[in-house]
Amino acid sequence: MPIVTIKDVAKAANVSIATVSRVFNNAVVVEEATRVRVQEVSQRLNYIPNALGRSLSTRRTDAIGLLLPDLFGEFFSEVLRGSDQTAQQANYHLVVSSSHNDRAEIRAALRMMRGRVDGLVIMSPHLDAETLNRNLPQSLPVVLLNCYVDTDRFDSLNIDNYGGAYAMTRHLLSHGHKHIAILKGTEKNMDAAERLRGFNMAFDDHGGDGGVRYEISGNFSEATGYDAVKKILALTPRPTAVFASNDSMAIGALSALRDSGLQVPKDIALAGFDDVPIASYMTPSLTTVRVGIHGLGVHAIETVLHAFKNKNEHRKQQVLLSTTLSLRGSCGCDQFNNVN
Amino acid sequence: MPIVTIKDVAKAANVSIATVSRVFNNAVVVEEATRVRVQEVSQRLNYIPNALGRSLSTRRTDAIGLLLPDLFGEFFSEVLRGSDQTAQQANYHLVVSSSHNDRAEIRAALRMMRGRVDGLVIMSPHLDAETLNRNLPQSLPVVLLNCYVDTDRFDSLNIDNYGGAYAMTRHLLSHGHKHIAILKGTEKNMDAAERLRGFNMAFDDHGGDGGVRYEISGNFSEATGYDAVKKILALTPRPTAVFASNDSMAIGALSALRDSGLQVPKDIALAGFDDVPIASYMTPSLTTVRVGIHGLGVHAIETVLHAFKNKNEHRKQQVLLSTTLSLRGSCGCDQFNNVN
DNA sequence: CCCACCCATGTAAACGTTTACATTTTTTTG
DNA sequence: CAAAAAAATGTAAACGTTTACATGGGTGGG
Repeated sequence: MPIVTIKDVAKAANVSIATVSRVFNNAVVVEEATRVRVQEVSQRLNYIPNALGRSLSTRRTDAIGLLLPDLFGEFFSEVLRGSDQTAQQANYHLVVSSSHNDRAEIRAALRMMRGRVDGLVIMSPHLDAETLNRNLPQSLPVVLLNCYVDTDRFDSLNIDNYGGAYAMTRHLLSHGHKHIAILKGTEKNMDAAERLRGFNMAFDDHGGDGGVRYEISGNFSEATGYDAVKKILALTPRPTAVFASNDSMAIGALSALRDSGLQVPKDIALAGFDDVPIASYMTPSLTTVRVGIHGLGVHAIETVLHAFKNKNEHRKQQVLLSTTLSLRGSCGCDQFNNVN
Repeated sequence: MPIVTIKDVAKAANVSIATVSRVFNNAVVVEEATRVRVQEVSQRLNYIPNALGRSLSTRRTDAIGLLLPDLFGEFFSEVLRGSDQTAQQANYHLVVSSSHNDRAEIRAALRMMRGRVDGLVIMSPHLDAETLNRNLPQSLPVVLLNCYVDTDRFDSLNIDNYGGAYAMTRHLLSHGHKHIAILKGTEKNMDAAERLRGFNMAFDDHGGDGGVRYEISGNFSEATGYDAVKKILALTPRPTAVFASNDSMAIGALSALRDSGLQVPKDIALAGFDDVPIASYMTPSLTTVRVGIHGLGVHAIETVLHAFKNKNEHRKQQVLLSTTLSLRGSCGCDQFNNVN
């Protein structure tokens, strides 16, 4: 016996499919005797309503799509965790799709979601309003995460990359560091660009003072963080502080510095960005820009859910999430010293 | 204009819906002129075929479900990454659901998947064959990941937890450690139990030699790893090696040991389990039992895909994935010394 | 005892596709 | 050039639900 449908149950229970449906959606009152009979039969036949049929009819899928650029490392896993948790609480589930690096892939992913989800959270560094508009029904609630798409047609949630990088750079300068290297993120990635901009602006505002700034390229991975150290140590004047554009690179750099026999923060200070969960467990603990990653996922899903509930009155918002500094050992701050 | 359907396109292009469908599924040959006309109209109306309608008709969803117990930490994120990558390559996408800690939650998750996915990968430490059979159509390809369900009705993929723990314990003993503490994983978790069993068996086989073994409880999180160190340092005789049942706990322990002013591996050796990507970037680099985590996800999805392709001849297999030792700094091994 | 009403249930259309089969149009062939 | 074969397209059923509306049987009031 292949698949048990509502018809099989109806036949076996001697009722119409409408009644079976009513039992399962306890909407209208069904006579107690009938309800019990239908439930018994369903149990016996092991009937489980088919989600597709239901969705097609109700025009609800109970699913939210999540588009991520990547899944590598703790950052995305935390976003996903926050999202899944929040979605699950509201009885929705997640359709995940990752690694969308060019326009065609994004387009394909967007289309794949069509009809499958009631709402969409999109995190994609390369994305333009045009692609969005072309490939999404305008009725679909969408939340853009760190997307830098210039439009108010969608809800959006952005980390204050610029502000965070600015603050951290200022902090490093306040430690008396003059020569600082920034370890840049993936080329053309907007997060990376904004963090770099914050770094440069802080440096400018501080007014040289004879200090030299360096830009070392990287791609957000531990490996490039590790490799960057070689280049950094060859520089003259040698930077006394390194600001990695994310924690993964900072962790890679930390490892390379140890391998080079240097002590952090004594010989060279180090800071990261994101504040992933393990940052505080590093040796030394990692100073970093705190982004509520988990909260980012939670917030994104909550926004989508809000749009569901308040269909009409939902007003689209562009939110900028501020960051704070998690000052720990790797920049020379005492772990419990939380000065800004 | 809300949603554009195949009917709208058909009307606008002066053809039947069947022809439109044929254009989109380039199955049967459609006359060139017609094809072009339909495509133009679709483009203009911005028509995108609805996945639900299609799925209902074809009985394919192009989706694979992934049930995870949790999403915290790099382990699951790596499984997910491997899965997503493999699924995407085959033009499938993933429906993810996590944190299923009791039978009711698992049941709900399984039912939610019903009709939504063509296959299922389940990773769940608490799971019984009965629950599976009751809540899944027998026709659905299912792969069990680390599930310890005693049945050959499903494909299964298990990490050799026992063997890995045995080997690592032997290794620590071979370093001359007599008193060793194992940091246990979540209670009732089968992975945790198997790792503990391997540890104990290795100890037994080695034959006392006056050594004392300790079992410290934990739950696979960095925090419990950190907290465990207090207890460990209070023991007499004090263990000279700690074997954490996973890398997260090892990382937490490493951090706590540093905070206690102890040097790893000089004062106390440390080993983990899983070999998550950051393990090699820790200070000192973490000795651990290597599990091809990413490969686990890949393999699981490949198995599901194989079942799709070879509907009839697909033979269910129970695979035990062997582990290897990644010997690094934290146990006192030179980083480049890869002896078993 | 009839009618109005209510309640439980059934009927059938709708959701958006695909596809077997039927029909029409075009091409080939003797 | 007619008939047969092939190609292009259309018709309608099917996929598994939900739900507006219709129907029928019972109850209570007059």
